[in-house]
Amino acid sequence: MSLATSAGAGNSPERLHSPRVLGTTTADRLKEAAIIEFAERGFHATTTRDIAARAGLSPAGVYVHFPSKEDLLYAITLTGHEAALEMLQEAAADSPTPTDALRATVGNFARWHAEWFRDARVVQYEFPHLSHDHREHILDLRKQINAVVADILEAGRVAGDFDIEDVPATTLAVLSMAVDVCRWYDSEIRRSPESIGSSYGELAVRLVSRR
Amino acid sequence: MSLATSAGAGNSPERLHSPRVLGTTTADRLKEAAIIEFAERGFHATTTRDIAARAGLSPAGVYVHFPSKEDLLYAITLTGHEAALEMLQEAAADSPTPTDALRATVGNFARWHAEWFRDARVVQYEFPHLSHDHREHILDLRKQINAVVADILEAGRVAGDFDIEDVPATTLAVLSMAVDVCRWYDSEIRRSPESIGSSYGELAVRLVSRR
DNA sequence: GCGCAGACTAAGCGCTTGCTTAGTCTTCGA
DNA sequence: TCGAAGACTAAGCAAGCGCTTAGTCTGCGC
Repeated sequence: MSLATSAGAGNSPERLHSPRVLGTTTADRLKEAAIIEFAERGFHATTTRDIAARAGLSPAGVYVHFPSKEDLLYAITLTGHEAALEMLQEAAADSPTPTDALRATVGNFARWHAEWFRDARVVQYEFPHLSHDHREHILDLRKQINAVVADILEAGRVAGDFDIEDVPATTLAVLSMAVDVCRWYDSEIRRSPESIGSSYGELAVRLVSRR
Repeated sequence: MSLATSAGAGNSPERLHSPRVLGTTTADRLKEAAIIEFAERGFHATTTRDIAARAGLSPAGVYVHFPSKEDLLYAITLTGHEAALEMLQEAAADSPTPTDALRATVGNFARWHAEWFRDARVVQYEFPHLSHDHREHILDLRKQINAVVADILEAGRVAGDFDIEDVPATTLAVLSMAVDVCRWYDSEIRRSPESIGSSYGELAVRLVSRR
């Protein structure tokens, strides 16, 4: 499993691809505030006043940096999906065999959902609240994310390493396990994101390996 | 895999435990309207006017039958969790071996999430919006649901049929696959709920079987 | 037939929300 | 130092929201 060592500016070197810049600018502080609030309450139950207060601004301050509340959600979900996609592509590229690639991608994906569980909750569960065009763009990125794992499974099937009846369905099942981590994970959980990632990588390999 | 043959009143005999009465009373019509609206938009972005209109009532009509919008959500999530729990308990009780039990419970759970994907979305994703006491009660039911599957995995581990390092974590991973079905399933999907249930039951068994 | 209870409505209330406006303050570059 | 641009504020707007109130209508039981 590869650890991120070339992550973006401001990223803690032990954590996977940050889905946000750990912020010093006001816009970054606003994004972080919104992530916390959206993850806890959901997009619609979070007010711009909540976000502004958490970022230490007046309510109108949000509009200096983002044209609307929906644009703020879009900025968050876009950055998050791009970070996840990049991480998966790197993990896949760093792996010589389909089995290694599967272990690395699913393991990292699960770990990422734990490490950045608030960001991931917004990314996974709040994007349907975007306006139509924004949502379409996010759905494209999601298809790309899905395709990284599907391609690995197909390569393994063709190579005879994996025993899979239905690649798209298995892709979904495997991704589901990893995505769902952000739903149940929180700061009180006594398992480290690395440990979760490691076991999910093994579970994924076990699920598809030829017996 | 057992099909429901003793489901509640008004239930289609081909579908698993209905999480709602298919309604003729106004209260049932309101619950159904709310399920559709909440599943599509989420609790907070759904107005009582939306629900009332879909049920063919005036906005104040909601309050004749439910004391608040939150009570309506509680009624839906309570019935849904109880139906899911009952279905899992029956599937587990009908199975002679841990392997059969696992295949039946996970398979039925996945199928149920597909068949009743709108109800399941409300049940799985909207309950955090409940008031504190209501939410605590729902969390109790969720623990019971979790325990049905965890007990099967533990029985299989002890019997030597399953090779599992961490029963709670594996329970979560297995349930995650099934729960996530309601996120991606919709009426346009060209796989039947039965087929989804069948393959998820097999995937779960494959994930834990001793090799 | 009559009266009562329950289902339901139209109208409205008080509050909240996303956002705008008109200003002030701060920072940067010439 | 000065002026301009950008960051930010206090105040407010229009619309919408969950819910209440005072009535009407309908069905049921005596």
